[in-house]
Amino acid sequence: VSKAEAVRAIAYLRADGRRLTTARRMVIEGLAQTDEHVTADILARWIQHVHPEIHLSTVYRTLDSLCAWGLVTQVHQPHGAAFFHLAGAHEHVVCDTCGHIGDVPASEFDDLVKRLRDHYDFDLDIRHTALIGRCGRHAAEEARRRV
Amino acid sequence: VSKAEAVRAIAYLRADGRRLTTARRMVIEGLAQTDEHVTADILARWIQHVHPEIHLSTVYRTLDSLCAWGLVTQVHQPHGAAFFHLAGAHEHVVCDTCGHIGDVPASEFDDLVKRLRDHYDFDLDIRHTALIGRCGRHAAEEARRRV
DNA sequence: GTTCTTGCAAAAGCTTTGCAGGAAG
DNA sequence: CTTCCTGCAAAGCTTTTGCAAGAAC
Repeated sequence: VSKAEAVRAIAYLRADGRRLTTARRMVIEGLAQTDEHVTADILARWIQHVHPEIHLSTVYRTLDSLCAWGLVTQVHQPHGAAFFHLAGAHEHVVCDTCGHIGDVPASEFDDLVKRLRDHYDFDLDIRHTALIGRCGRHAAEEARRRV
Repeated sequence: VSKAEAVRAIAYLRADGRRLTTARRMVIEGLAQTDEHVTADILARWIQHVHPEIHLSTVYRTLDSLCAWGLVTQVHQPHGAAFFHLAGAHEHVVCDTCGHIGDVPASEFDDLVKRLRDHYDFDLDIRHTALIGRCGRHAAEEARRRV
């Protein structure tokens, strides 16, 4: 993720007539810099290196707004905090054992989305939730797990 | 879900050499009776009609154990409490607007599971997370949502 | 100047944990 | 009688909210 995406996101903000505040600028820059999979807490800490006055609750509120405006995507995880990233075209798979987060292109889900829409009248928003499973390294352990 | 599934789950328990306690029996029966999509809290309340001494934390611990033993599936939701059901062969889709929970046969996900395994070295456990999106009734509102 | 945001503190919601007493086998 | 499970109380963690002060336009 590059600086360019931050610039683009900020441009969108202005184009939509939103106010550009320090918190919003920092959140966007933080998401652009800290390589993607960031929780609100980590993001707040990162921002506070430079702007100690920016509160965690402000970060939450800012992330909410940016999500509502389509600039940021929130990904919920079953265990622990949600993570956020600048809106893009990939989905997430999370290893339930080690927490490793992998990226999968959105196109892999096109079939599924279409089938759910056609047969189950459901409009799947796959980006909103991380998919859980086991990465290659831990898939084997799953078999032995029922102890 | 029928009484038969409860009997089967209890039999499994004994066969595995686990102890059959009141809490475990009630949790299994509760899941078999209360028609599927139950949170720990609701389950505890249901149980407490008959056994007021059974504590919510016991219900959580019991559900944890039953999940670990493969008898129960926990489904995490982005907003609000996880729900539980006796292990079965379908997945869940949840409307982000109205909370409606729909069931989708597991077979719909076979392709996806196979592709993730083959190309991304990831062993997807689709049952562990509810898929988020919009039901037919609310899909239209999604378009107008960016305000 | 008006409206939208923020900082702070407090609370909410769901879930987990420590410990000592108690039940299951 | 030994091991595992439970009740209770308390805390944990993430997230939300009310309100008055402050910033953006």
